[in-house]
Amino acid sequence: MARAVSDNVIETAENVFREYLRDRGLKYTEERQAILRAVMKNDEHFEAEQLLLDMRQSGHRVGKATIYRSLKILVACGIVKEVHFSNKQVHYEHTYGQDPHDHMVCRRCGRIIEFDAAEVTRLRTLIAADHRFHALSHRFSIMGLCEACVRACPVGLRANLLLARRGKKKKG
Amino acid sequence: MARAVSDNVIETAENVFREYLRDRGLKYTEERQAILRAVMKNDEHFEAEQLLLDMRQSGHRVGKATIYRSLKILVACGIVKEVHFSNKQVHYEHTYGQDPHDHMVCRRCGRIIEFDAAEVTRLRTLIAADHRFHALSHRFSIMGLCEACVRACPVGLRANLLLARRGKKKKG
DNA sequence: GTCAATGCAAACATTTTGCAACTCT
DNA sequence: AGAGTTGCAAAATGTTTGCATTGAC
Repeated sequence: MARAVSDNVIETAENVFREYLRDRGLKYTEERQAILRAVMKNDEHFEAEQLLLDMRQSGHRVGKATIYRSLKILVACGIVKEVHFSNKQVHYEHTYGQDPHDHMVCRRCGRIIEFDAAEVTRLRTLIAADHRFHALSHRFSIMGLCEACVRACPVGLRANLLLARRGKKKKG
Repeated sequence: MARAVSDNVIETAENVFREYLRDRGLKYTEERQAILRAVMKNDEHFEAEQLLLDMRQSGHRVGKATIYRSLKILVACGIVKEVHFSNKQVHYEHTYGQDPHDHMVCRRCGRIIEFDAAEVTRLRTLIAADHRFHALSHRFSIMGLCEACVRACPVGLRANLLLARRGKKKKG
């Protein structure tokens, strides 16, 4: 996962962000600064809701809408990246000064493992060229079982991980 | 995109589906059959809502919930695959008897281009092995500009495609 | 002072669920 | 007959938007 970074790096990111905003006539508000800092200190993949709770817990008064609006800007200016693990909410991670990576997701325990994206990026360029496509970015995740879960999970049972669970009924 | 397939293939898919259901004590209802057929005849990526409308237009009386419930089963039994282009709804495509492929998405015109997934699959296995991960599947999409849009889109403007659009205001 | 940003609540869009009626097997 | 299935409407999510107020420059 993205690593929490030194104050030094945070400061640089703040400068990038401030400039990005200034260049567009947008304002460097306290909220935006606080959100950027919270994001940079986060060493995990997070979701908007979680970020909101974390910030409130540490004493910031921010609205949910501001979180969403600010994340969008941070994504646009390249400090934050969206990652798509689940089919539900978008997850985010800060990427400022971090090596490009993609993720493996364990279907059983949900563990996330990062790996270097260099090979994938190389491959994407080749594929794109073959199709006269101009690649700008990619999304890549590998789904499967992490080492621990392979051990814990007898071969015969693994297939079930691929199957939809039937809805469990519950009565009032 | 997935291709509409011959009646022959549809029939085989129906058999697979029927068996899948029988094996689990589930029922092969008219609705499920109709949905399977509609899906197999679809040569595009589609969303749940669209499938619902299409089916109703061609005279089937199905509920939205049934569409969602059935798609889930079809995904589980491997006839249908979820694809994730947008950040909103899930898209689906039938994969029965089709070659594994992934997608390139043009950021400008939304065009979807498919490409063979073999290389990606090979790479994913290597990467997984490096991390003692047991890969079962992957999600891969390349984002960028298709040939036509590269031409239509002067270099200087391309960067803007990466930026968030500011919200346009509209009044009553 | 001006224009953008904020928080809130309401609006939205997509997907899921509870339930009574119904239908495969 | 009985367990699973359906459609509907309501609920649940996750995200966006309208608006009056506040705040940065």
